[in-house]
Amino acid sequence: MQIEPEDLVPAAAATATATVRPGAGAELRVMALQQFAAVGFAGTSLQQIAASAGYSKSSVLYHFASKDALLGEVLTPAIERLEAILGGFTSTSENAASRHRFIEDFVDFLLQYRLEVHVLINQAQSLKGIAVIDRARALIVRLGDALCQEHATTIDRMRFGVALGGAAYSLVAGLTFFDEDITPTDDLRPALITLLSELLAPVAVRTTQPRK
Amino acid sequence: MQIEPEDLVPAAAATATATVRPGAGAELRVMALQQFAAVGFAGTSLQQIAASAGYSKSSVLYHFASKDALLGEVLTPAIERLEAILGGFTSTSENAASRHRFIEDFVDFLLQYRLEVHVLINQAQSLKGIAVIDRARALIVRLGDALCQEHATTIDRMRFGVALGGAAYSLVAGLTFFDEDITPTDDLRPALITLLSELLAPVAVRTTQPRK
DNA sequence: GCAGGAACTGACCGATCGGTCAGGTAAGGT
DNA sequence: ACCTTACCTGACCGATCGGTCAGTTCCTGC
Repeated sequence: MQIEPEDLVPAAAATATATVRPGAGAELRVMALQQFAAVGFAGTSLQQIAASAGYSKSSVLYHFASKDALLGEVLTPAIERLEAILGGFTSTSENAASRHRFIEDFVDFLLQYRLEVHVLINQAQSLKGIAVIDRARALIVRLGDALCQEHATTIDRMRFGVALGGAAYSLVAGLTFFDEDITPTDDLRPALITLLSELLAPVAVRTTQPRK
Repeated sequence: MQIEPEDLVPAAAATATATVRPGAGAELRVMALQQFAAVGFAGTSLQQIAASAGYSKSSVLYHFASKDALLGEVLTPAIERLEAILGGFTSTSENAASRHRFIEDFVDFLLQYRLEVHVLINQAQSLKGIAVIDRARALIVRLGDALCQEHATTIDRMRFGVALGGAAYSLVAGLTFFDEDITPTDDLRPALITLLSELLAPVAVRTTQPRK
């Protein structure tokens, strides 16, 4: 890993050609993300990424130092967004309102970065050496701790895992099983909020209420 | 690694047999399944599978016609078990008892074939051409139809997706995030049954539980 | 002893992998 | 005009991929 040469809108701010050029780097990131989510990081070749964006393999390696670095740049925005959400949640006093607010933020995060989340959730274990992946793993552990706190029973931990894995699955992989072109985001958001509230609320209530 | 293949199959080879041979083939299936679940089908090479079992790559291709065929033999037992469970469920009249019975069977299935399920759930879309994968995809769609029936609102479908993806995730991928060596199966089973009942029961008995 | 089959392997094949390198092209500043 | 810089590419590299094939070893039935 190293510092990337530079590709983020250098000429865009320079002159008025910004409208014509969306930027090769950004375009490659999008195509790479789609392929990583569809067939996995190991199953995606630089050749395929380049071809799907209309470039050559050498161009990909010009914009990104390596395949690993490309993965890092693809996933980093999602990780930073989630870190911000988690930071905002842990810095406030925990109650039903703050937890509901967190779930709403988290659902919006899932909807915006669904492909990134899918890659992180399903391939984190197989990409353990890569820096951005380790960072994401640590973040997910922190997320679990923040929601479950110290006295984590098996079912509490599993509520978190099911909510996380289930949301990631149903937003990407699950849709491919049935004919899609359905399920607009407007429909998905309230459904997800309801489901995650059901799954995660008991974990919260447990910390405030003595017993049931 | 280690493993001397001969002490695993001493007597089995003695008697003539038309059935499936326990021995090298079974051992290779186990190692292949672990690798497929850990690093993905595309990320697993025949070389790695062979080495982890103490054989050569040629041996793998002697026992299995191809890498795809190996995947097929690895996943088929799980698919057939799930087909049997689903068949038993759809052939009975649907009520709360039969549905609870189905969830118990399904949880036991998940626990027994957790690696196979993980592979199917997370890699089905990227392996679409392979016969056993297409068979599993059709089965999962049938499973969703059986549980959701015709009046499938977005949240109902999502309950099924979250339950399926969440269970598969928390049984394999989720465990690797936290310190494992915990979560014995005895603990997992009732927790899973509780969670899946919560998620899937409302789909069945929409009229019973008007939440909040 | 010997024939024959099952189990297993090394050598090898064409294709593709991630990655390097030299060079080409167009735009801009001077 | 000249040089620099950003962008992009084809040719090439060693390694590894899935798969084929000829051959060796060992066991069993005759």
